[in-house]
Amino acid sequence: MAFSEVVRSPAYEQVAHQLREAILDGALAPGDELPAERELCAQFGVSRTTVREALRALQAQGLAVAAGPTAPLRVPPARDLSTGPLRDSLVHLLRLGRVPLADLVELRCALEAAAVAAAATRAVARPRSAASPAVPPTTDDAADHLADARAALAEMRIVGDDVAAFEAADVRFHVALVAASGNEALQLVMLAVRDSVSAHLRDALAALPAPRRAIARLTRQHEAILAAVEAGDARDAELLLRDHVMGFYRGNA
Amino acid sequence: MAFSEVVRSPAYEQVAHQLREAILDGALAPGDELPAERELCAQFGVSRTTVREALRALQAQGLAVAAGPTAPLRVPPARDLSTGPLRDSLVHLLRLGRVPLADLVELRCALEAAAVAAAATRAVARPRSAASPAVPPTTDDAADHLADARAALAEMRIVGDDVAAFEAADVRFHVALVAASGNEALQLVMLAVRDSVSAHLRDALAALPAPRRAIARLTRQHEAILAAVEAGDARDAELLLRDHVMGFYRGNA
DNA sequence: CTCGGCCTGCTTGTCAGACCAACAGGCAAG
DNA sequence: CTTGCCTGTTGGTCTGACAAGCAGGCCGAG
Repeated sequence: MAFSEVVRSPAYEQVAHQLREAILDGALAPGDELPAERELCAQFGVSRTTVREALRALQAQGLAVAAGPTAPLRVPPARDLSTGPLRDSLVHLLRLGRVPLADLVELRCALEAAAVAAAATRAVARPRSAASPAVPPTTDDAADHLADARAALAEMRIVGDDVAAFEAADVRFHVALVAASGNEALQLVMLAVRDSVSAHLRDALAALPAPRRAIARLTRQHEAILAAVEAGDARDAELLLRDHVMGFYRGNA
Repeated sequence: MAFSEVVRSPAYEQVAHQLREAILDGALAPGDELPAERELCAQFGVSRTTVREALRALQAQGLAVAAGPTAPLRVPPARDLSTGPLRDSLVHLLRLGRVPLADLVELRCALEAAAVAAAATRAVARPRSAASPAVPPTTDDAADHLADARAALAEMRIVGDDVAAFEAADVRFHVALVAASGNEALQLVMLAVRDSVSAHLRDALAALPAPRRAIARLTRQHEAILAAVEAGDARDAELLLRDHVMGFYRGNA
């Protein structure tokens, strides 16, 4: 016969587990405040030390954030999880040499390519949010995001050789593009991946020998991508985006 | 003039930060034991409470693991970082974001399509791990993973109408396929996404009216995909995989 | 000589109680 | 109405303590 290993989990872990499940199941919605520490002590029947250790674990995972010095912890919106802990995990893997930068770039490429393809399909399916009146007017309409992308593009044309300003506009452009896909999951994962490689991107941009020319070239590529998306040409948009991302990575790294 | 906001970080955060940096910089190598709690108290000049909260945070991020009930924490090997916290982060993100199933499926599709395309390219680039003798014989060679996929495929052919067995083989097949891409990042994200949809997949499989026929059809699709990958036909492999995943999703949901 | 048992000193896990600083809200004086 | 204070509550930190588990050495019985 086979014996199963005895498992002993510390109290703080059980407390953390219960709180985590409550948050993930929606019993504690984003924006909600967690009960005060002393309150949790009473509910779980443990000391404050234990509760605090559990809270630190939740905090490290990004499932609870400190609202202020004396305010109770709050449940963050899902978006903060991608720019917070998920990005951190990727950065840790990068720094420890577990995953090479090239793999992350390839991942980003795949994600964003899928996003622009979806955005293109969506853009042509209902050009001006008119097709389905049954759906309430969602705030994140594809048209809005494409307008955002256009605005970012306009910014790029006037930044001259200010690489910092260009990079800010570049971020806005890519984020808007992915948002236009309407796929929340894609967007969240993409944000994290992009964030984790952004440090390298920044260095590459700063080291450009001829910023003005490079910026002009990148801006033209952006224009082409956006045009393809707006025209509903998924295949073209995907290819252009792949060229754009991989070209930049190869040319500078 | 502009004043910058005063930033106050708690002691436990500073302790966690220093330890984190030490680990990421390699000052504490994987496998090493962290100093005992009381030792850290002395070095940082804080109380054990503070040190313990910092350690819980590190633990939650996967940068330290408990070796035993009374043993000091250890720095985990890098591979545990990938399978643990990154996956948790992704699962949390997707659960908390209330991402619709369709979005997840689309995401999985994009990831896996990129993976098989890369695997196909790689398979034809060095068919039998001969091209680059400079590289030490990596244990996770593409050929090994493709062999794994073939083994899983063989299993599928003999499961009959045992959907549970088929699903196990299906998981092995897809995991092996993505592993063959050689892109660790892709693999990690893909595993987490698959985890998030696996419950739905299981239900869909269990509810099949004619399991035997469906299993046969799915197995044939798998065969076609693997054949395309082995032939180095990236484009074909990608299209076949998209059909496979989306077809199953649409047909059952 | 070997082996089981015991004792000691370490570690983590947990607790209770206390203090401080910072914030929020009510309240009174101007 | 504004200003300033006072107080209750919260998180952040410390202290000291105890239990439980593990590793190592020591010792006596066989």
